[in-house]
Amino acid sequence: MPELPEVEVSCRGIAPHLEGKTITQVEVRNPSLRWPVPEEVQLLEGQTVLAVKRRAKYLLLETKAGTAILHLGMSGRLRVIDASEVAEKHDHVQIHLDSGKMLRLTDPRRFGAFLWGADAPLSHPLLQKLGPEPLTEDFDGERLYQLSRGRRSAVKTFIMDNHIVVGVGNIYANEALFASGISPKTAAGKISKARYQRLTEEIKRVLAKAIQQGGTTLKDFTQSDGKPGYFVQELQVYGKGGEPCPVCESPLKEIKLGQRSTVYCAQCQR
DNA sequence: AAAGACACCTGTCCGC
DNA sequence: TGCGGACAGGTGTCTT
Repeated sequence: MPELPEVEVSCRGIAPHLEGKTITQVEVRNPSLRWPVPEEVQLLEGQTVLAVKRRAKYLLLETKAGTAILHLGMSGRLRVIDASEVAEKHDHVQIHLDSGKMLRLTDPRRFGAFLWGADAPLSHPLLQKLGPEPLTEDFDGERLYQLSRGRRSAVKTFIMDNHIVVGVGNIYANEALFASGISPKTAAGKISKARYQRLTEEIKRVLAKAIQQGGTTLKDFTQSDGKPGYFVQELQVYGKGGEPCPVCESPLKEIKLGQRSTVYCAQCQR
């Protein structure tokens, strides 16, 4: 489900329901997520949520006692719902609030995480080595150009590397490369600075547009109010292997790069 | 250091 | 209708 836009949409959706509210109960129905949910998350009980933030694809629920660090993995979803709603099989964690609502984490595949950061959450081992946020000035064409010198891996794999830039997942990597006219197979180290500047612009444009559209709903992603994301209507290539290129109408190719499905136009992307 | 494979887990879809 | 296999939005970890 979630790439950066979907996480950002979730963050914006849940924040108004959480900030300033006090947590009355932390209900861990199944602690077997990607890592076991630590006991410390019980420290949330009685705490007031000071802020809800996002770093890369992690969501941070900040309180005076510490910060809950959430990741949605491949199939995670967050909803703010009435506390009386009956939990089902994949509803693993529920954070009850003094407003009578609760935050529910649903995650069928359990690749998601619910962790704890006692002090500065950004110093958590999982967050420490992350690259810059794509929608800030810290991410620019110069950075991609410099870090890519000497790299032989495919440019698509390169921009999906969290050490280089965070938040570019499989959907938006495919889309940004198509928009930039760059073949996903090209060695990262062989791309010019000018083309990296273009790629940077397209990554920012695609991500910002997707956030504006409420994310991309492929199967089960919904915004925190249950509505789907509408960026799916904007997809140019992702999931469209074999279909005509929206620009030149030659059939889109679908290959594997780094075990991820990769769609591109051999005519438009060089 | 960098590149690539693999692991985690469940649900869904497709072909036979 | 049932069954096996491939595949899915991520990413830490291990092996070359």
